[in-house]
Amino acid sequence: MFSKKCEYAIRALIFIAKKTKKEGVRTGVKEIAKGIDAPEQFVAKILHELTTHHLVQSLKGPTGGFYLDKKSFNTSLASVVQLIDGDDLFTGCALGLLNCSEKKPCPIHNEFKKIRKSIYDLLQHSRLGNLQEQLEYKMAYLKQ
Amino acid sequence: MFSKKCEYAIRALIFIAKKTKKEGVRTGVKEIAKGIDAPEQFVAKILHELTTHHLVQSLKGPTGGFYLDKKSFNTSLASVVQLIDGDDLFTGCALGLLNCSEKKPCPIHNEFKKIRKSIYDLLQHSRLGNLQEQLEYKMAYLKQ
DNA sequence: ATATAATAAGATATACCTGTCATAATTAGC
DNA sequence: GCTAATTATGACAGGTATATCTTATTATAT
Repeated sequence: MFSKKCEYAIRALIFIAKKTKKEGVRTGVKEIAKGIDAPEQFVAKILHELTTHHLVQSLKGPTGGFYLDKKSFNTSLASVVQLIDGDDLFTGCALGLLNCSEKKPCPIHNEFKKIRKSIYDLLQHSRLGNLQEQLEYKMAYLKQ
Repeated sequence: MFSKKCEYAIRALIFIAKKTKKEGVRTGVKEIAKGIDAPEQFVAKILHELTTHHLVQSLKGPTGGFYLDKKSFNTSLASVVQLIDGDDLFTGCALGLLNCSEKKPCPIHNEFKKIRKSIYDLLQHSRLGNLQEQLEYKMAYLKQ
């Protein structure tokens, strides 16, 4: 459904959300990569991209690292997916037709419209600040 | 959502379904590729794979080509997706966790369970013989 | 100011997906 | 049997996603 890059991005952000909220500290790439069981350098690249687009905040130097400001806690997964994977998942045709539309629908156009909408709604309502809570109370995990 | 390969497979099968049912003839790779606007050689490869797994029938030589037997008309899109892309779409974790489960769920496990189920149900109920009808009555299209 | 810890960034490697090319095998019709 | 048409098959090429390596840059603590 999502690219690896996007999966790592989401897991990293939720991890950072937990660290920021629960421990009030900034967390580095090494700790994040370990915490979500993902390749360190790749995560670094992704975090950099997220930082550039202000989905996460960073500070260099000793005691530096990544954290979330108040606004970022409210970031929806939809924003993350849209940034990393584009909005093909929300708008693209299931059968890959470029101009699939109401007027010229593919054979499963109408059915998939509903599914795409439910995916979008779910991602739109999932916000980092809320997802983090599940981690805090050990109701969910980011690695095995 | 699906790989290109899978998109082409589905479009090709629906195209063949229409040809077989409406015109009662076998149709060749060239005609299929043109009819669904996809690369010819790639489609040939895919059709061969589908033939091997009996999702479509083929005959070599002049007047040969691809067609569907009675059983194949009942093939569901779920079978096609499962064959080409595997069942990761139906069972895999949205965040890429290998052992995401009821006991150790990822933060969006429960929500995505519903979406995966609705995708599976849709694909399970979509059968080549039915989808073909939409094409016949110009209610749907396979290319632009 | 200096050392240190961390991010920033570009180059490079690897694997898989997508697509092409060339050739073989099979079948129908004459 | 011969020819033409068609699928079957394997080798290969290109691109994109994934991942790593190396070096530069920045900011903090002392």
